[in-house]
Amino acid sequence: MKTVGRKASINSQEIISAALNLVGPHRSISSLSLREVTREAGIAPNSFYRHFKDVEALNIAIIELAGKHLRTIIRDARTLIINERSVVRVSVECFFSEMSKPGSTLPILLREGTVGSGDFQDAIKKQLDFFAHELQTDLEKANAISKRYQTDETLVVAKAVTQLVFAMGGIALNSPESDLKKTTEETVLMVKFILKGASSAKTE
Amino acid sequence: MKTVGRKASINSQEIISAALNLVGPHRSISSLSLREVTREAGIAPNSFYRHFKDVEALNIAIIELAGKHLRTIIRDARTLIINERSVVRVSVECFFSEMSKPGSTLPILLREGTVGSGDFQDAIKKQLDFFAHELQTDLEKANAISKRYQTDETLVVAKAVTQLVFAMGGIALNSPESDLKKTTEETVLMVKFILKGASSAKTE
DNA sequence: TGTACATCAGTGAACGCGCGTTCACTGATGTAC
DNA sequence: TGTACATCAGTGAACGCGCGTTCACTGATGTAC
Repeated sequence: MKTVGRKASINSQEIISAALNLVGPHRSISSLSLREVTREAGIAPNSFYRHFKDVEALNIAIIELAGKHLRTIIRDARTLIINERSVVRVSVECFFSEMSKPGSTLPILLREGTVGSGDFQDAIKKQLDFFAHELQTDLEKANAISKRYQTDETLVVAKAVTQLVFAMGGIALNSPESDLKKTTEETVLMVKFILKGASSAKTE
Repeated sequence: MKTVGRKASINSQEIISAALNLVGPHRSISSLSLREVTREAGIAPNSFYRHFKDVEALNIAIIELAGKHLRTIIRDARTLIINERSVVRVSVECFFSEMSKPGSTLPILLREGTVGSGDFQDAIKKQLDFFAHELQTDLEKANAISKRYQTDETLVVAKAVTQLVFAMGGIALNSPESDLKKTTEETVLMVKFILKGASSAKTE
């Protein structure tokens, strides 16, 4: 695997970092221009094409990075959970606190779902579906221990929780940080309602 | 109220209509350019300024129009409800079918929440809050008849339902129309879970 | 009724700007001999 | 080791484009007398 030719002075990872520097509360990735990104990265505009096919490709790479981030959070949350009483509380708090850390890529997933087109939207949808699927797995494990939910309903429950947590996360991002705690509590309550409602519905 | 000077050949309402013609599944209002809108409206770009201060002002006017639309839907749904068994089903179905009609302004509220900045986001938030507040009122009326929810929880319940319905609505908009029925059913179920969960939690 | 006038919606032309993309280049690097 | 060469990341300059905004204008309309 020897390289030939001039050594790369910048790689696509660094371009991604530059793009991430630019997104913020009121700036979505899909609104970044190629020239802005290259300016931030310290390269000439046309150098961009050495690393990505076009801006769309960069956006999708970023979404997938955020997806990876999401996966590690879920994994961490799960290891935390095994020793805890309230699964919901721990998970939601973990999600919200991780999301609020400066430099977190999670906000991107929460904010960009409705913009952009085609491949980009698909990439986001994929990440949400992954989250919901993981949740469904957890619910079914719980179900195996003590039957709580109708088997054909676990996916709907998982989807509901996913949508709600992401929506509330989006709200928290647009609110002053002082509301974070309150929004977290509300979300915990909401998720508990859903789980409670789904499990009590079964016994009817 | 006599007018003086040249008669207007176009009014701001027609400019709004032109803008609405341009938004679609993959086009958000906030991404419309002034020149696109005036082209669609059949006027010169600079004529725009006779009617709106700037593009932001147009966007906000559109959001408020969509808000009005939302209000009439809620009113209609309520009159339907009084004779119906399943409040949740009727409301959700009403919302989803209204949203799917061609030319509906509701999709705008579902799609634009996370983009744009400042005044624009505030305008959207206002509409969502209105929806949640209406819902809370309904819940409290129900509570007055038969005590189901903790009084301090009705707002959280209303918010949860609002976020969920809007999120699922957004999903339905990005899905093929053949999934509409399925998504509607899922949403009905989700909302029932929340209400059930909230009311059973009270009895604990 | 006729005429001079004020109002003001709409316009044509122009501005400077940032954009995405292309082209032929340069020059650092590793390879072959 | 030295030299000629192929590779290829990064570049400077230029392109044509659509954008928001401005300016001085035009000409239809209603008003005053």
